Amino acid sequence: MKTISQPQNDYYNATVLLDSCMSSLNSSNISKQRDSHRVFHRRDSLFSVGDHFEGIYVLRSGSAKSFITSRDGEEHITKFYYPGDMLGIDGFDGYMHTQTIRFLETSSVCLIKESQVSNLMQTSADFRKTLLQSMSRTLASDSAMMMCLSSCSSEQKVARFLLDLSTVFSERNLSGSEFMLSMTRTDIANYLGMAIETVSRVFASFQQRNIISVKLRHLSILDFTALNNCVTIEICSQTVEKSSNLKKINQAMN
Amino acid sequence: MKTISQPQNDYYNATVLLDSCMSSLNSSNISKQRDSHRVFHRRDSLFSVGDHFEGIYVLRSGSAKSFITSRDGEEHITKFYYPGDMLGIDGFDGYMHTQTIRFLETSSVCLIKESQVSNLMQTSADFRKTLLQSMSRTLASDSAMMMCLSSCSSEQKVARFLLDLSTVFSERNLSGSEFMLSMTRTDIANYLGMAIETVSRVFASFQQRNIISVKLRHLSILDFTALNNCVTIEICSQTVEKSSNLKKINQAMN
DNA sequence: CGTGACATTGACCAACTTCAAGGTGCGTGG
DNA sequence: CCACGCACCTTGAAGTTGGTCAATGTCACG
Repeated sequence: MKTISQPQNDYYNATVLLDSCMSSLNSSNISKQRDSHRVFHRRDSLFSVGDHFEGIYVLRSGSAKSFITSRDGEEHITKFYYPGDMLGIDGFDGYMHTQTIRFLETSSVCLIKESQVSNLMQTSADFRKTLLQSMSRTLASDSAMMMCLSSCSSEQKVARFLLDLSTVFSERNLSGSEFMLSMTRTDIANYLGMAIETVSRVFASFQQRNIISVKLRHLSILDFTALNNCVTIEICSQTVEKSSNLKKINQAMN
Repeated sequence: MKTISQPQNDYYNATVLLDSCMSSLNSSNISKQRDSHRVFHRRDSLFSVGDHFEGIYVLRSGSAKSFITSRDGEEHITKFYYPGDMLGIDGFDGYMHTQTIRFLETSSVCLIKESQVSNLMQTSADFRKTLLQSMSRTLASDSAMMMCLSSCSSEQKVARFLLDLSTVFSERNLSGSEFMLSMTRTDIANYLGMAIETVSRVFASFQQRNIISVKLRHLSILDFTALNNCVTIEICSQTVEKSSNLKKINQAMN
């Protein structure tokens, strides 16, 4: 149980990104690299809105969330992070962070200092490519998220969320069908733009339909096909078919 | 009327970004610069999902929208663009575009070829800074948009949208209180994740309350304070105060 | 064993969508 | 220049989804 509960801890994901960073760092300055590793705990912040941009961080283990704060002090989670992800790329505008990064569990990060970033951008085509790629990819996933937020039903949102998580873990050579949710229901609800009760209800509904099995933070996906259908077609709530049939009947009668 | 109807046409916005691009381009290769200018018309696409990444475009005049396409063919508008904006920064991941850019009116763009982008990233600290800044800024505005989509009421969404547009035009030395909407109601609804009818109703409501004046594409903001209040506090629909009073009364009675 | 944080469940209601019908403005072709 | 058609926009009525409120349940930790 303990191994599953923190599957991403102490796991070092050798993504292209990290490889590139590391090899570049190794060749340029191997001693600095070690200094820049740091460990954080649940609820710790890596940086907060308005903090000066120190550089880019790569998440080595654990997980984190980023959120922005509205004028009236409300927080909104914009993304969850897993090992291999880059943290802090929001800081290039005015060398100030617009988001806060907070850890969801014990985690470690590796800092690539701003000066190093600058150097690498000049000297390493690989690094340049990797950084721009990472930012482009984030832009793309933001767009997908916006689409989801604005046009998906609650069930579709949750289904997408679970499938995305599954992909995250698969890509990191962990089980994509059984994993721990390192975030609370409140976090999920906030991220997906719905009420916490609705998250709970959708989980319950999926579970009842044998699509998932969920007990607090522990989640298993039992039926990927159903989840996928849920995202693409609108068969989530079975009422849809019924109601569209009803409409046809009504039309036929009038 | 005609001058107002296309305020951004033939207008060259000398933003930091464009300055930097242009000066760099001038110094490197002045002849290519002229070649790379191109004019498009309403409904033309600059590039589509899956197209090969040719480079970064700077919008010189006109306006455009970007949208992504979901698996089931539905489109979702992710952003509107105005003179000085960079187009195509979604293409660094795999040198392929994940979005389509389509013009809303006659517009012209200037291309910075991929090879030039690469060169400039190495040689020009200004360009590097400008590009990363632009991407970071886009990330920040995406986050704000997600927050808006997930937690704002319809009225708040429209209020934000209008205030954002107002800022866009002000920054370009155009009137921030009277401008043309170059997008259709359908586009607005799609962008804000609401039904076109709701957009219409909110416009009608704002107009009735003397907050805006809107006739088809022509829009005037009459009361910025009201719009701002709408975004921050929840005074949009006046029912809120009443209902919270009711709650207090109910609580007092029980 | 008690406390607090987190999660679930049910009942009710409001905001928003959907459906349907009609209005407005613009361009094109007669 | 008018009239037709089309695209776009508006408005009202009815129906749903999902939010809010309130109560209860469960787990972890001291």
